[in-house]
Amino acid sequence: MFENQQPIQKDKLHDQVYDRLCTLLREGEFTPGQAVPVSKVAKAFGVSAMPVREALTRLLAIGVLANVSGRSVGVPVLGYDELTDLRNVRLEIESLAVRWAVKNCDKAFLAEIDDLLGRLEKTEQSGDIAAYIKTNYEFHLRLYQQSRSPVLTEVIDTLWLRVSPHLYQLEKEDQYKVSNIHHRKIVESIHRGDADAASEALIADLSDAYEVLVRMLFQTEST
Amino acid sequence: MFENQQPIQKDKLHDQVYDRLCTLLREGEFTPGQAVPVSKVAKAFGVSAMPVREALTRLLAIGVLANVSGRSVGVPVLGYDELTDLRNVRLEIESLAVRWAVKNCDKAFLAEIDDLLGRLEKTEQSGDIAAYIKTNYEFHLRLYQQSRSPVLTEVIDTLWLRVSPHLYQLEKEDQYKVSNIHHRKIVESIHRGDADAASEALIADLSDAYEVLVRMLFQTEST
DNA sequence: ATCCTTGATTCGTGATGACATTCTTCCGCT
DNA sequence: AGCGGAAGAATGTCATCACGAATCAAGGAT
Repeated sequence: MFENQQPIQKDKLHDQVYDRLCTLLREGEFTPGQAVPVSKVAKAFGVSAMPVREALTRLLAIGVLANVSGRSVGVPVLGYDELTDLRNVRLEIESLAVRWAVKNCDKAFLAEIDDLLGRLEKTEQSGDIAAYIKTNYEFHLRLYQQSRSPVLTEVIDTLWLRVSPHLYQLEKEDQYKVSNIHHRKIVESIHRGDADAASEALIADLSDAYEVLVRMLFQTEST
Repeated sequence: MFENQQPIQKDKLHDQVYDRLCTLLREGEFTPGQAVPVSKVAKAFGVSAMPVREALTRLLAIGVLANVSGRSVGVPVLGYDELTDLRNVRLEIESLAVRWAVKNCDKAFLAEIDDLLGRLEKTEQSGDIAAYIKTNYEFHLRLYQQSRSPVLTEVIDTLWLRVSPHLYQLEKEDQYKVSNIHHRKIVESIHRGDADAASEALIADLSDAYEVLVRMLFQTEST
């Protein structure tokens, strides 16, 4: 007993700042291209500049933030090539995770994923976009965690953090309504143990969101 | 002209520290489990604690370093499960990158990869292990860069940084001699445009190294 | 009216210092 | 001799500050 206990990590200040920034990123509170100054965040969170600096450094390290203007960091503005690259990689890696998840499928997982799907459909009807975004993230994350690969899950999580600020702009569209069709297909495929169908449905889910996003971002520029 | 010019990034102090730490990691200068104190690095590099702290934070963020004892950070000691997880993910992601690279194959790439293979075989004969490790990294990196996916290349690069400190322990074995057989097979497959064969050879390359490493690390524990 | 220049402000980088926690060592107890 | 605790050293965390670079704004020149 107690051989494999990790030492308890106290929540350092910079960890809390990091988590809050991640939440804000997932909720689309950051406009791409807009600077995120240390002092503003520090003031808003009621902490000194130091832990904020550390949190921003971490987000910078995993590619979520980038230099946007000489000295300032912020969510980078993604061009068409970068968005497409992100999509291509996500398609491969996330569909891989789903295939692994189907292999590791068990009863507890099925129950949880059913519950999450139910909550997704509930939030869809209520029209609460923020809740839908949050639940959608939980749904996908739970899916990938079932791959039982911490490395893969972590990679995917950072990729999500990179696209979230941009994907959030889909809120004005009705993308989330068609998205649940794919979600249902994913869950059904998992119940049947059909890894190929599940990854197909996931790919359709990601691709649809990508299509809408690209159309929204670049339809005016091409004219 | 000059529309798409990125602002020139001066080499900040923490960037230089980060690069040097990465090099040291790839050269196996860090023993897993051993603490890497800020003050020691700062003194060794002749800088203050601040830039070192920032560099370590970045390495911590991408999972290369981890908490090893309450307060200290260092290269984490990897158990069998973690090594296997890393291998599984690397197998999938790196073979994917190679398949993409074959698709994007061009003359300049072929010339460069031929040159790198030649240098690999030269360093193999000279027995200069440090040079072999370095060239091996360049060979693989160049391979993955041809996937023309910055996201994928970056993911792979951090994965390499995570395993490098452990893989370096293979220096005492003669692993690098059989490794070049796989390298040659990879290059030949690329020349033929055979993506499947190339990824197969890459998988064999990674798997062999993994096998030797696992045997070395865990042969005594299982008795 | 537009562009350039210049001063003021903002902000990031790196340095230093105070404080709390952890690690280490050594001494005393059993 | 082995174990446990306490004092000292070492180290990470966070705050604050000095400095320089970048941004912004206002005023002057064309």
